[in-house]
Amino acid sequence: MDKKTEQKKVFLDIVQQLRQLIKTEKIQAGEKLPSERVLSERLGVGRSSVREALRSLELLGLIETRHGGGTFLASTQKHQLVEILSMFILEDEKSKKDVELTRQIHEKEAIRVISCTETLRTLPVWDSFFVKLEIESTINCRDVLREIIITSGNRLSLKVWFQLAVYDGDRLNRNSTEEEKLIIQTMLKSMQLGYEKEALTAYEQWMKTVRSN
Amino acid sequence: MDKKTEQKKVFLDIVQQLRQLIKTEKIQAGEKLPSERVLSERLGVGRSSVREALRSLELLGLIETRHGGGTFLASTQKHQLVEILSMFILEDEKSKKDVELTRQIHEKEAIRVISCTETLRTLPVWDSFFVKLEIESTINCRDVLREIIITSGNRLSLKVWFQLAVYDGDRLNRNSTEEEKLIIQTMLKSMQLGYEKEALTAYEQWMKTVRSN
DNA sequence: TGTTTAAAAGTGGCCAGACCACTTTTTATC
DNA sequence: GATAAAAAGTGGTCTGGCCACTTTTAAACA
Repeated sequence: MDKKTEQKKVFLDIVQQLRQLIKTEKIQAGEKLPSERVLSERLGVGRSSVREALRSLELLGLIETRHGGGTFLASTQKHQLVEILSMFILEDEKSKKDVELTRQIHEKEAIRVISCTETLRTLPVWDSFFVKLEIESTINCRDVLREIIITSGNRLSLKVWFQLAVYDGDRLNRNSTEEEKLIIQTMLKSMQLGYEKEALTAYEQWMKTVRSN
Repeated sequence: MDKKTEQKKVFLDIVQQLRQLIKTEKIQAGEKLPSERVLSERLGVGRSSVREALRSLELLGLIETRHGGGTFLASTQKHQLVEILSMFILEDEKSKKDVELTRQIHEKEAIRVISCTETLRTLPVWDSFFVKLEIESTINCRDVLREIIITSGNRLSLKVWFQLAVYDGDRLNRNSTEEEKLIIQTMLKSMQLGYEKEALTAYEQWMKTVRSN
């Protein structure tokens, strides 16, 4: 009948029950989960089975454990989707490309949304980037993209993007080159003015230079 | 020194070593891994630690275990990373609107990609939809969208989409109305001819009717 | 010899208990 | 009230056991 209790493997069942537990007890990110021994008793299973479930979630970055301290629900930013992906799956070029493309799907959509929304494209934050570029003459690429995604207002999209951005971390989390600086300025300016097409063209150009580096 | 051996937790270390093992011994998808007891001995750790690592990889769908049979390397198609993560990420996502928008981001991009790619937009599968629409006069909405995402060729995007589609499954997994039928036909036709803009316009129109239902 | 059947070995699933290292809480002392 | 020591709590790991299931091997049979 019940799919939950139909599970063959105890540890998979525990993963489900933990999810349920987090939901019903409204455990927030950073908060503590019951100890392994307590879970073992409450769920009526052996501690080793509880550990198998917890370790699985830990590998994903869904929970954090502190030796002697306890087990804690991790913040969304710490999920390790791409970390694990790259470890086992991203060996082939096709998968790497897919991650990059998927990330860019979200970035492009955010640019579209902002360009088309008066209240978003006229936000003072964009000007602050120009100021920063004038003063320091450079800017962190990842910061620009993140701000764009955040501003677009889709929190789920942001979460997905965060995960994917980890993979390209090295390529994105760095200061812009002289060449990029101009492109980024063009992109932001176009976006501010609501020129969607131009902003996207500049974006594509930017990503092209990123790839070539 | 070595990051691999610097690992604090044995089970994480084992995950790494398993990856190494698979690589060096060239274990292909579907092939058998050493037994838990053998791994335990070879790696010089307890069996419970080996199990914690194996169960972690099993949750991700990276390996498959058969009771009494052994542990096998899973095929690339079966990875469940996105599924598991979405289970936790989507759970605390308050806004259903975000889920819908994010799903549509992937759909729109797929339409763009197909429209711009000769080999994709001329695929016979699109004609088959027209045939089906003529014969049965209706079609499953979800099937159309799924085919579009699949055809776009981004496997990761497909996985993300699939998870998101589960959430408004009821609204999508149904037969098209008379009104929708025309819109879908327009959309597909535009796509086939490479008219990206028209295809997207039709798509937006379609989603509008979906929302109003 | 070839087939079928039964035993044995191999393997994952799960549990109980133990010990260690580390952290948090409590208690005793100053 | 502050500090230090003891106790309790908690994760980290290992050992060994038993069960259920699968695969292999050996035995019996035709």
